[in-house]
Amino acid sequence: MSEILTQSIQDYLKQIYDLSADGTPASTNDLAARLGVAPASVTGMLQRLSNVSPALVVYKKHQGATLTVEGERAALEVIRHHRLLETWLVQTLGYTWDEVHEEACRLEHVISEDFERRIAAALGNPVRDPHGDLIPTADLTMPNDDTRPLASLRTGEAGTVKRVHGADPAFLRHLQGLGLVPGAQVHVQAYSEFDGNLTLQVDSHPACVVGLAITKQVFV
Amino acid sequence: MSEILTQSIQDYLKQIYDLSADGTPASTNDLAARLGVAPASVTGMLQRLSNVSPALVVYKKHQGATLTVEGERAALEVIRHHRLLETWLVQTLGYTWDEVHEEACRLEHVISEDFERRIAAALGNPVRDPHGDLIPTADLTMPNDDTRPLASLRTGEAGTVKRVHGADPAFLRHLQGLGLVPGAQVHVQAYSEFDGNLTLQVDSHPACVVGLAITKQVFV
DNA sequence: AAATATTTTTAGTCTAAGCTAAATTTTATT
DNA sequence: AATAAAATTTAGCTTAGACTAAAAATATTT
Ligand SMILES: [Mn+2]
Ligand SMILES: [Mn+2]
Ligand SMILES: [Mn+2]
Ligand SMILES: [Mn+2]
Repeated sequence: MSEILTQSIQDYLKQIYDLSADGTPASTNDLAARLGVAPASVTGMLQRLSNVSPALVVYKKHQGATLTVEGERAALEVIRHHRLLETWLVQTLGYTWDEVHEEACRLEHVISEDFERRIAAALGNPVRDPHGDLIPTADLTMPNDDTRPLASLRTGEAGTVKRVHGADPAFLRHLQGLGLVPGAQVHVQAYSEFDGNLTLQVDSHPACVVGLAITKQVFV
Repeated sequence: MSEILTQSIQDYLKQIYDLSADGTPASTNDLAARLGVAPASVTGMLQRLSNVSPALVVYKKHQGATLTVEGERAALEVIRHHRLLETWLVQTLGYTWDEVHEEACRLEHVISEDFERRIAAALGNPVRDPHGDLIPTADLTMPNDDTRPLASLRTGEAGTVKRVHGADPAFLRHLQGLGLVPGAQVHVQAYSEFDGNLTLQVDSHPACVVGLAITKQVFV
């Protein structure tokens, strides 16, 4: 194989990167769910990706997959494309943050390095995409993220929204309705011990009470 | 099949459109050369494309291929994408006209109709791309071209360059060196009967003598 | 510790899209 | 008209990437 990274392979690597970000290997089933393919297909691909040279993933039967250094580079390459594209679609074509993901998912596999450089330069080498996700640098290192989940704040604490996790357009539009977008100032007015709900003052929006399903996905 | 037009199919349709534009069906060999595949592969694909419903091409053994109405629509769709993308890459990212073709060839298959609409609107619904090729309209009709080859001009005649045929970057850069780009004013100062050479005054460039290999590819 | 449930892998099949080599058909040349 | 050359098609093979059904391994409950 050596150097032909198909779109399909790029998608696998991207998802393995994501699922193994916490240190635990990506499981067959999780990958299958993320990629919309059957688990058996994932097994087949993991075997292939771990047998090419250089290997792109480390895979041991029944123990999930992690990326090799080469695999990670390839994943970061695609992620950089994706996030630059999202930023650029928003800035130059008026896409909204809930619309960009799908388009970027298709474009990320076909743009040239030249195209990448041009949009990065045109955007002023941005550090985060419209959802606040960090954009891997041109030399393919992922900046480290010093944010923490909104869910970890307690009464009286405050912060600036840096990042929102999740690609579901409806979810993103809901957050936008609450004002919970990157850049927003948030004050925690109350914390409910039992359900984890937070009462928030977001910029000048009316106060709102949000549950863990939201506060775990928003980072400050 | 019904509605899944793969990238490969789109490329076949595009080339059939081009090769059969003069009324004669596209031949297997010509298609193979254009697409960079073996003639046998073309035969296989033509059989497939003529057997799907609705059929995309009309194909009779040994007689080449033309497009059906559905095939032509699909081809025009891709061509519209290609030409809008080229225009847009030049206008917004500073690509030069010899650089855009390859990038557009990859992007044309993956952009959404929404993306198409957005760039068309941003560009003010352009009629021609950077090479002067006509852009199919949003409802997928190809405007008709009233240009004629520079080669058909004779001493004393003049015209405005409208279109340049060919995707080879070196060729395009050569034309640019001569000033033969869309918009240029050309006066024919002399015509050589035997080799067909024309002596041209292009805008304020120094006069130049160009052969049929060039004058047949430039349209006024 | 067994039994059950879940996860993962294997085995076998399918389609798209290519390939080569050989056969056939069409076209061009004597 | 016969022959040679060129173009095209057929036949059979390959690879990527999916699928289903069955088998095997691991994890969870009782
Ligand atoms: Mn890149
Ligand atoms: Mn994003
Ligand atoms: Mn379109
Ligand atoms: Mn063009």
